[in-house]
Amino acid sequence: MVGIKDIAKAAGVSVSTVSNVLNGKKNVGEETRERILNICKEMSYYPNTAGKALKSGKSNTILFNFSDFDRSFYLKIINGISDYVNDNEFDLIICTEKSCEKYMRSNLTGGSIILDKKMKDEVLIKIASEHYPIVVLDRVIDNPYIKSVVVNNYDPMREMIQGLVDRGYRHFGFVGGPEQTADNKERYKAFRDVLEENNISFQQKSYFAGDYREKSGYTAAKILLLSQEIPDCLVCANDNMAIGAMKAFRDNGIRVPEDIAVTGFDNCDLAEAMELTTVSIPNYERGYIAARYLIENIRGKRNVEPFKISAKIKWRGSVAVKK
Amino acid sequence: MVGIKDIAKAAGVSVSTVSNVLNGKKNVGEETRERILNICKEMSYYPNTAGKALKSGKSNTILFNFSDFDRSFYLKIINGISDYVNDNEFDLIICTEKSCEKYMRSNLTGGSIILDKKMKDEVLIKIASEHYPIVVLDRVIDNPYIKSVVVNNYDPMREMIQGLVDRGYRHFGFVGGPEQTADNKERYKAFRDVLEENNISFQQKSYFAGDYREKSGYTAAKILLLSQEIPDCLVCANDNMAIGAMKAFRDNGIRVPEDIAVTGFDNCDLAEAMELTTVSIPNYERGYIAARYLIENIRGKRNVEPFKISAKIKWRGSVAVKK
DNA sequence: TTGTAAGCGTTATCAA
DNA sequence: TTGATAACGCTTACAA
Repeated sequence: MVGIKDIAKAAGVSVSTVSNVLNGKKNVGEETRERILNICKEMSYYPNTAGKALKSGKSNTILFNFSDFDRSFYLKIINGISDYVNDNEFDLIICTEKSCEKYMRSNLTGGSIILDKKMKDEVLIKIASEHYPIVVLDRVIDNPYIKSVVVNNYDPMREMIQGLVDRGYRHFGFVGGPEQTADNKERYKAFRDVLEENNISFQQKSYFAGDYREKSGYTAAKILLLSQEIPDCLVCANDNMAIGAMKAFRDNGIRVPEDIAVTGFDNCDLAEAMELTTVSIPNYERGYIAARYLIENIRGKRNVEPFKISAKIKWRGSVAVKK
Repeated sequence: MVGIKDIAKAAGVSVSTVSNVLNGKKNVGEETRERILNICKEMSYYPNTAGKALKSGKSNTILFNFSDFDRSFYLKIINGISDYVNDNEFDLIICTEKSCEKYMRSNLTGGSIILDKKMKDEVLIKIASEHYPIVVLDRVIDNPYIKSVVVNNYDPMREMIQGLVDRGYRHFGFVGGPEQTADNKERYKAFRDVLEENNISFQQKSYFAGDYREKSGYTAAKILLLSQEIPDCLVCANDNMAIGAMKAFRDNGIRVPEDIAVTGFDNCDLAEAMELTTVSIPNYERGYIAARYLIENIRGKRNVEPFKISAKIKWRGSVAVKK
């Protein structure tokens, strides 16, 4: 591996001069600088990240953490992060929960964007309290080094449920996500609030606990079909489960929306193709904004007010106007 | 940041003893080992990756590189890589082309899996020749440190085209991907070969150059619709473009497959929902296998024979039997 | 079984 | 404008 020493030797100067050139210090003669840069190119020199990180304790790399490979919209979040990071001369590395803490704790990264729920609040708070900037997605943590970027789930969910009521739906089923997650709670609360405001009753037996995966939606729908009377609308806490439910209905000869309407949340790629009514989350923007706040925080512009992103309803064929 | 020194001080031993414990060396007393491990936990010590990499020159981290955020099946490749890597006590980091060379050249990573075509062959060969193990996906590079894992495009494409001919199709259009990529070349060659074998003529005006993105398929189909006579089957070099084409047809009142059949390649999530006939690539397995070869190569079991993965045809509603 | 000390590639301080 | 040198956190001979 060619290092700074090799360059120094080839150029007939000291390592510190090479280092100064590479870091854009102005205390180097023009002629020397040129010569050194040329030699670096010729010998295809790349600064060793490990040595750099070790000595300087700083890093222009940020870390993004996620672990769920089923949700293709995560790629859009990454896309947004990547674009902002590139525009700001930072590097981006991505890792799963398994190695996340390791990379946060070594000084290879200057900050992290955390999506995976498996990274526990307490761990993040501990790391953040050592002045390590963190942005968390989809949850709120109260700490002077942690910024939260969350989607406003409540308002669009309210609006969608009210829209369903306005279209004549009265008997609802609900397929929930992992119960402890903040977004699932918000979505469910909005659902219950609107029903209550409209004096529509909801029984616990119409609630199905899922895990945000397609399979759990499929299962929920199958169970639903076993009951005496099926609701006229099945509200799902995300798209994957809604799609699973739609497949179960299709496999059992139940028509959507004639026999039962279905709604989701996320607006994933499949939602459009399957004509699923859902709430569209601006994922690219989410990633972009998260990266922006993180890099601003790394640069010392402390800002940890939770940021709420708004989402929009997409009315599609999986819901009709009930006669 | 708590380092090995702090642990040593707290335990009343030397740093080397701590290091030996952390690296599982057996030259440490049982009592000492226990005590040190406890202190590490209490003080939530994490070894500094930079220091470690710098000194040892080795790394149990591998790098995966990709840059195209439109293709959601990439997540499945990552999933396969991630699973194999976790099972083998390695770490995985992912980065885009922008910072890829940097992470390959510092000794933070022990090897790389390269997907992005923007990483040039010459660059990879140069890095590999410094004994850095590399696995490339979707291309073949002849170098003793580079393993190629490629999909067999030719055979299933042949089979699919022959299947179309057998179903009565005679007038074909073709939407190609980026012309220099090996997989596009193979797919197109299989297409032409089968037509020739069946004495079916193909004119250059029926070839449309795309870029594997949905939009280019949409555009190709729009252009196609301007011509005098449209073919009875449009073969696309990947699913995204096929889906774009299907949308263009739908938007213009052209029925699939009654007016024109469409085929793709990849079997992405949307393909199933849209009833697109396509070739299914086992992406999870691709990632898993790539990771396996990479880690074996890192461990010294040199093996650089190109590996071909086979793919299967999925006949779906976008193709009918022509009367 | 444990400790001492050198050195990995880099940056930063200070002297020349 | 340049160079010598210490230090970052860790591993590894080798000495005790």
